[in-house]
Amino acid sequence: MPTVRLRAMPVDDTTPTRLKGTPSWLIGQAAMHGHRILTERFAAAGARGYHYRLLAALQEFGPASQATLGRCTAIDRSDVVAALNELAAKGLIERSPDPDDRRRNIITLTPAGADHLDHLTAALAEIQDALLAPLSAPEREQLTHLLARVVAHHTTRP
Amino acid sequence: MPTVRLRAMPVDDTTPTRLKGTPSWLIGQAAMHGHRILTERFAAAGARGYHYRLLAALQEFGPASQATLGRCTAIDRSDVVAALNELAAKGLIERSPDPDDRRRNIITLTPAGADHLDHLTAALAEIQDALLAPLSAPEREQLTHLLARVVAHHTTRP
DNA sequence: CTTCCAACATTGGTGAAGCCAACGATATCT
DNA sequence: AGATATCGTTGGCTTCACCAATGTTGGAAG
Repeated sequence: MPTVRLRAMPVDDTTPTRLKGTPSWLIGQAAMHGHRILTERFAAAGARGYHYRLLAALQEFGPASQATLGRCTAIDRSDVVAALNELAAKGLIERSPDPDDRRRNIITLTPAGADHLDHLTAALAEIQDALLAPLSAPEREQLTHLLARVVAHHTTRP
Repeated sequence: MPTVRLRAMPVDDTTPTRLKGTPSWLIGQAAMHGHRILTERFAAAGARGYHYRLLAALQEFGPASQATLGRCTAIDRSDVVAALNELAAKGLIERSPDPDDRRRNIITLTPAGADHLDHLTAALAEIQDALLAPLSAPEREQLTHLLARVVAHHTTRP
């Protein structure tokens, strides 16, 4: 009684069509690759995603409280604490109490922090290029514009 | 001696321009919102991302081993184990030893699993719509196409 | 002035997701 | 037969997002 071998096995590395067409899957996959590239590249510089976000905010807006930093970098207050601890341990930022409001800490970017930020900014440029390698310049701008609208739609809702 | 109040404080919810222009940030933020919507919507159906991926693969390709499932859904073998445990506990899949290769398990989609997949597929369609709400139909296709090229570039490298 | 509420920094914990190392059992190749 | 590879499983690690509780402080209402 010979058994009929029905080979219904998926060919390896074949993504189900149910998935590979959905935007949320594509965005998620693209973000995954971007995150992986960024993590590796930043790890080589002794940093991680949160660090860059915070340093960039400090460089652009100047000294700020932790709560404010958390709001404009979209990082939870509790996670801001941990990230700033790490940055402070490396001398990249300084934490000093606000004399005008003793609940707040004033976070200041140190010169070393500014240097480190420049370093990370250069790395980030390479990361963009690696991530969007197959896209031409106008295509990259197109993608950026479309994504910006999507993100704006979901962040603008108080 | 009046103190000059230098207001260098960031306006809340203002994203640093260093970030809001970079594609990796935008992709990451878009993915975050998409992931949040998907997680909430799927949680209401008692599922999570991994479950849909696995069920979809099983529905499209038929019964398969865990390693194969992991490869074509981009889920680590060890995570496949946990996710399949959860699916099996709900009777959505069945795990049986492969008689031809006793290292393998053959994972089969049960009728209940197929029903659940249909339910999740409907939910996923709503998720796409919620995520890409501000975009027109041709714009969504444009975005999908651009992302597909980016993802393909990073997944195609043996 | 007191009372009450809101904001702040901090601690601690939860969960999804991705990744890696190791192990025993089994298949396959040499 | 022995070396090598695959498979399922366990356990652990990291990033990231989020939430609850606490004590301190500011500011507004009574």
